[in-house]
Amino acid sequence: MAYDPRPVEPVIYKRWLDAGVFQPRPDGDPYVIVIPPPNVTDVLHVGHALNNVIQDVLIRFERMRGRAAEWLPGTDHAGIATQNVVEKRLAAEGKTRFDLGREAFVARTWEYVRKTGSTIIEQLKIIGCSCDWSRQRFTFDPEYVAAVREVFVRLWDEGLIYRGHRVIHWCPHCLTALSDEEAEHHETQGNLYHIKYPLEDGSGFVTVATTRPETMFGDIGLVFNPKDGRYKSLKGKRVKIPLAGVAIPIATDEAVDQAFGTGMLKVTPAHDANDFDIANRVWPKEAKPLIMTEDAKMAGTGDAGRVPPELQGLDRFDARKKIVKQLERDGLLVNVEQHQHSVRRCYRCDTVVEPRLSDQWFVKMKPLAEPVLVEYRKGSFAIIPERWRATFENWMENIRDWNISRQLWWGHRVPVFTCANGHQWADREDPKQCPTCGASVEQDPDVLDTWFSSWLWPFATFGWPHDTPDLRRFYPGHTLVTAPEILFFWVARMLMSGYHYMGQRLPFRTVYLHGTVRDTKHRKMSKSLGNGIDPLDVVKLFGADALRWTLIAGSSLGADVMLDPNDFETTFAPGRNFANKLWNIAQFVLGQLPTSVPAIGAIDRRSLTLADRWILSRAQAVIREATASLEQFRLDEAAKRCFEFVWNELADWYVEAVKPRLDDPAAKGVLAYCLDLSLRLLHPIVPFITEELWQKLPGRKPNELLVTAQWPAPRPQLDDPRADQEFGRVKTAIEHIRSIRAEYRVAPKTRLKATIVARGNDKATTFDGERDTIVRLAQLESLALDGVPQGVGAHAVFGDGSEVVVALEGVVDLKHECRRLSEEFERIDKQLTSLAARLTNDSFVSRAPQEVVAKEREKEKAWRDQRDVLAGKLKSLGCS
RNA sequence: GGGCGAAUAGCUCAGCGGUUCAGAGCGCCUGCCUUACACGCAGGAUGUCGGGGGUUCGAAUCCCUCUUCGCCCA
Repeated sequence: MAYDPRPVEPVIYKRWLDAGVFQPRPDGDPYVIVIPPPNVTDVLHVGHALNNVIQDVLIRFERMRGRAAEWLPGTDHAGIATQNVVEKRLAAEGKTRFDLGREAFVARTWEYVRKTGSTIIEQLKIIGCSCDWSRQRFTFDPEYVAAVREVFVRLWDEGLIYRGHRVIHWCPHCLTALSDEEAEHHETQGNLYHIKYPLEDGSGFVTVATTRPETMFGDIGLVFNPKDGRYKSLKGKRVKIPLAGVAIPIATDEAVDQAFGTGMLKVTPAHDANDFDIANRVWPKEAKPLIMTEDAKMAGTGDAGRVPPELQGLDRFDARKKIVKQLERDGLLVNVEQHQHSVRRCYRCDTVVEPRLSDQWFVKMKPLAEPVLVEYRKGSFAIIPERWRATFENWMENIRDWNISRQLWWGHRVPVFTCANGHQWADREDPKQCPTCGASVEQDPDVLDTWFSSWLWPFATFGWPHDTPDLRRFYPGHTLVTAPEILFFWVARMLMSGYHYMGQRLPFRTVYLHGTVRDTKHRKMSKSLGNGIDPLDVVKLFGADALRWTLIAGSSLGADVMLDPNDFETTFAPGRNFANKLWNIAQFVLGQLPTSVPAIGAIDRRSLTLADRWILSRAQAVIREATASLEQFRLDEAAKRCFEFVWNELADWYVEAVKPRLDDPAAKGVLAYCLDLSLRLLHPIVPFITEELWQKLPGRKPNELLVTAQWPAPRPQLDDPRADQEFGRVKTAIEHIRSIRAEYRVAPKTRLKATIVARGNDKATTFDGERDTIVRLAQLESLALDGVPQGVGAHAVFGDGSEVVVALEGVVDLKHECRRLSEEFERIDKQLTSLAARLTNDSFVSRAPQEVVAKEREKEKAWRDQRDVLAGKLKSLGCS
């Protein structure tokens, strides 16, 4: 019967919740993960699923290892994203936020957040996340708001916050400034327009190349490189801005790249950050005209004198088209060149960002970044995979000041106050009047960048700035699991704030950057492309465990995960199939177990068969290997190793071998031990099915749960290399016989006689102990282990010369058998030749490590035996 | 323009100096309803490990270079 996860999973999750096992145990070393808080408006997508399942595996692993596991969940108020969502809903009612006014808009947003904010949290529960829900936080909780304000005031007092007048990234749709990180680069096929600027004295033209002709009304001059001989005579002359007629000077500046365009650069200081710098060097006193409105329309007032009336009010891109037409009409457009360049877009709404001169609050980042970089180089924390080192160091070394003000309404309000007499300060409280002069005060209208609150997440969530028990216990944390996209946005900044405010203690020891979920065309899954996978659909079809299995087993450290949104069956079958296998093997084992079975330590070793000793030895290996893989964050390796144990070792061989001995208490004990062990090892990855099955194991106490059960420890006394080896030979014998059966198309029900001739390292006793196993699994009538095989048969030769012969009177085709054996002979002979060549090569024997040479020698002996046996066979069969 | 990474079976990926190491899952082929499992069992086929050069006794594995693709930063 197939496993159906649907009735199982919700019941199990509720049981965990009721037992309160997701809260950290009161004793024990803490192990802390803080969740990357999803946006409060988010619904779970498969990227979240990957991120959170990885965290869940780690936290469940450490919980079972006895640590006080604290996985702190929560959500982020997500300034721009949330404001956009609410504005969109308002737009559906035909309203804008300005119709409501600030206060009502914020109230409306709160209402929305209260209603829908727990959506993603509930979804995390469905996929099995074992977060400590009792400590769930929101970046807009009152305590959190206070922490954000505290940090701002302290930075202000330390002189690390300043008002900057410069060109920033402006989103004309969101109507706010963005940080460098929030304005993402996109390679774009654009045009480079070559435009003639007429010289004021009528003596000709200067050609300037630009990608944004509409900015020319903001030009305050042209510059060329002083080394550029082409334009020497033009220095000091003036040109007129086309279509506007405003005269501007020509000067020189070192920063101009002679090779770009015509080598003559138009300087638009209010709409280009580079131009702003140049202007400050060349014409420091010149005004910097803004020629666009906040929503990126050509300005109609203010500096409008420069924008021709027919262009005023036009959107920047429409204006560009119209300007190009007009230039063409006037003979001022030299040519238009195709031009590949990088255009920045808003990371929340994808609108092309308009560089814009404005006043914003900035944080000086160098003093915060430098010590963290030092710590990184000392190894105080690690970023894995290690290849991110260069990227991280490069960003930290060249860190730029952080624009933290946003012209939004949904966010932490900037706590800067200005009085009527111009006194300005940052305040923890809302002051009624100026503390200096008593005048009335006004608060800065802007809010803070969302990341200015989330960068405090590892300690503000535990009560900072108060010295709380939680803060003392859970800071610093241990592992941060996130996507590389927010390495700079969030991770780097958390490291800085943690170091700065928590007494030079970094917030975590390991940053684990996982991959991105992509579709079969390697495109990132996204709503707009419609190539996403809803994890909840997967859960409905195959269960959370299957989803988790696919995500964990399918992604090696830091690598992207490819999933096919159009073929759930293929994509998630491995997880479903494995769950089913686990379920069925457990059904079988549980069916054999009485209410109590002997503990593994209580079984007399002498009552164990070779198969018993073999599986117990394999069990020790899987414990060690799975544990080591999890410790190294190789979750996929752990998953695959457990899979291999359960399916290929336990189910395929041990269970089959043990079937006739099911009334043997030792066998029951071994089965129970192996099943229990498998469930424990797999629990972090597939928690639901393992808990469900574990509950059915005999000897369970009423309130005992796998989620808090102990992680298995290896029992060295069960290691048995000899059993590994010997049972390996038994398996090989069975495989050889099965192979022969298939090759000669022997009907499955037909029972055959076989003989094994043990040679080399094998002893007949090896096979004798598992004689019944061989007979059953190879469908034999009888198995002889002594003497010489009789009659016509098919042959197979083991690696070191042992031999199995299957009697196939009347079936075996001598020619066929000769071909089989001589192919095998050729293969071995060829390998032996190259091996012999190596061993007679002086430089190999003298330079290669002794162990390697010794191993090769041994191999040579075994292969030689194997070859000789094959040669003898060929001879005796009369093959030519 | 600078940096990082990837290129291995039809697909998704492991392996990252020692040659029964060319692997796994899915897919494919041939048999099987063998009383836990057809979401299964048994047996198979499939790759000059992107091209070229080099280091080494030995290279899918290290170095250089080229090609293609992806990511980050300017």
